[in-house]
Amino acid sequence: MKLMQGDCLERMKEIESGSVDLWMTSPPYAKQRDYNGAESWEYIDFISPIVKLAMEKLSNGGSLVLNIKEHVKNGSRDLYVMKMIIHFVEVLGLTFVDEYIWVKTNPFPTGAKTRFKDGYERCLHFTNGKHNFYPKHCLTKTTSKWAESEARRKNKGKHTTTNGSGMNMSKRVVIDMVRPSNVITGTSSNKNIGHPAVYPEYLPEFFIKAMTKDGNVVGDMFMGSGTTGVACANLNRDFIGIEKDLDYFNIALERIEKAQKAKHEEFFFENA
Amino acid sequence: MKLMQGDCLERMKEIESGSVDLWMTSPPYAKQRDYNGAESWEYIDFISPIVKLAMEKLSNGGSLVLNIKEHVKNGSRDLYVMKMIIHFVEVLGLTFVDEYIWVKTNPFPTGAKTRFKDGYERCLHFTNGKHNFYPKHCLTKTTSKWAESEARRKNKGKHTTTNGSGMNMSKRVVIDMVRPSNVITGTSSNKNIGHPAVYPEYLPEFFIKAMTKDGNVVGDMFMGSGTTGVACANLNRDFIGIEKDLDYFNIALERIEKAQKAKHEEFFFENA
DNA sequence: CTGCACTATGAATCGCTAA
DNA sequence: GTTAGCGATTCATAGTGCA
Repeated sequence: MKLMQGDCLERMKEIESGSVDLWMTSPPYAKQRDYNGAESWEYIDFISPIVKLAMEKLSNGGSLVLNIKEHVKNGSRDLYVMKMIIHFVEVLGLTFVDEYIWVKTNPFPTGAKTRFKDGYERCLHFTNGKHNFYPKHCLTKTTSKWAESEARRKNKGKHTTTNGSGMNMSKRVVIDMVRPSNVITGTSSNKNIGHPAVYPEYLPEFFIKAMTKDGNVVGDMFMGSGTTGVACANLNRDFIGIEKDLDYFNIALERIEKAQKAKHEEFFFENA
Repeated sequence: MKLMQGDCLERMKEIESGSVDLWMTSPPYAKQRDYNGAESWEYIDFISPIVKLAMEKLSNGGSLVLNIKEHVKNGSRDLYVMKMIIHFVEVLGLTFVDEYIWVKTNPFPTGAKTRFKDGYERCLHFTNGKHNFYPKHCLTKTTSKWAESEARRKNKGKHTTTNGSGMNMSKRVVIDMVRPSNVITGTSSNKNIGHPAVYPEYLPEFFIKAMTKDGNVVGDMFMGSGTTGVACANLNRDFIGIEKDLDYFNIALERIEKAQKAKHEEFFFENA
């Protein structure tokens, strides 16, 4: 664990090239409320050098995941996030692996007369060309009754199902733990921990599990209140966090230390 | 109801300007399957004149909703959908109201070694500047116990909740039906009705309810097997459908007539 | 220890009015 | 014109306290 206070563009230079296995961060969105954000028309100029440098620090097979969502301006969703993605691919030469959707079960209510509540945010996954991927770290229990009933049929030697496209499914391995999709669902954080833009722990946890293994190094150059670091402590990953604001830095330090201590206590308890 | 067989760019010319209240369609995706598919780099050239003409046929307050999802090419999500959105806004001058996410509860499993299942598609909402919007057509039952306890508090004159941004919630009408978000969840269609790209009926129904009222005109210039028309029959909206392929056209004709007949029978039954 | 009451709050959006 | 400020509208969830 290494926490650095200061401007991320400066402090990232101190990180050894090829040493970070995953950058997992939620950069400041363009001009939201009154905290630290570039205007949307200058956002690419703000974020590009940071992402460029981050990609240089990535290990072979490393990934960058950005949690972001554009706001509404004059009745229209802003286009700066899409422009940023195109810029990363066509100018910086990154590979845009996928866009994951974080669906919030408790979006902020709105009385807007022209639109519904905004119920999701984007998680954008970039690499330098290829990436380590561990889907088995992320298996979830199936919600379908198919696997369940099929398992029963198989026990009776009646495993002969074909699917709707006429494919023979008889050789398919029946499991109740299946690979998740690129949609992650859960509650939005509503805890006040001194930072206006926290994401819930399960969000970085999902990507850390999918893209790294035990002992790997995860970085967050916009650490904020340190949620990515807390997730790393829980998952036994090493963490490098950078935060400019001293108040947020101290909050992050405290939260991550607490999570590490809890993890150690759990370790000693389990091995007592 | 008006079904036209032929090229949409030609047949759309016959439609009276300002007469369509909602275009709801799922255009052929770039380089998907092998029907009518433009390469992604020429997709904007293919779709732009169609969208431009469609916007001219729109009534004052009308909307255009496109259901689309980009594919993976060389390990990277294609950028043509984002480029298309930017083109529509910055070249055609459309208003990009919002991107709705259709989350599939049963995404097609994948054996891809570098990614998870693709569990969602986009629904892109464009207008000529402003649009009719009827959120009350779309209210859903609340999943929380909040409304219940809040109603009790209100009876005691203690309805004093404020929200996190310091806004006064005390005048809020407490109801158990609430506004949905821009995330629509449901199963992917698995009915094989002779067309490779069907969307489930609840998808057009959601947008038809949100953006039109009884008796309004809904159009679909890529009618396919006619799901939009079926939704219109169910919801008492007038429908204009265009389809090039004669086989699909006939399937659509049959499905829509059947839906209309069922609706009429329901009508006569209810009024017997 | 469970249940209910009550409080706090999260990256919100729109329209009007005043400067 | 243009922007800045303020009011109106709108849920779901977690935490605390008390019976």
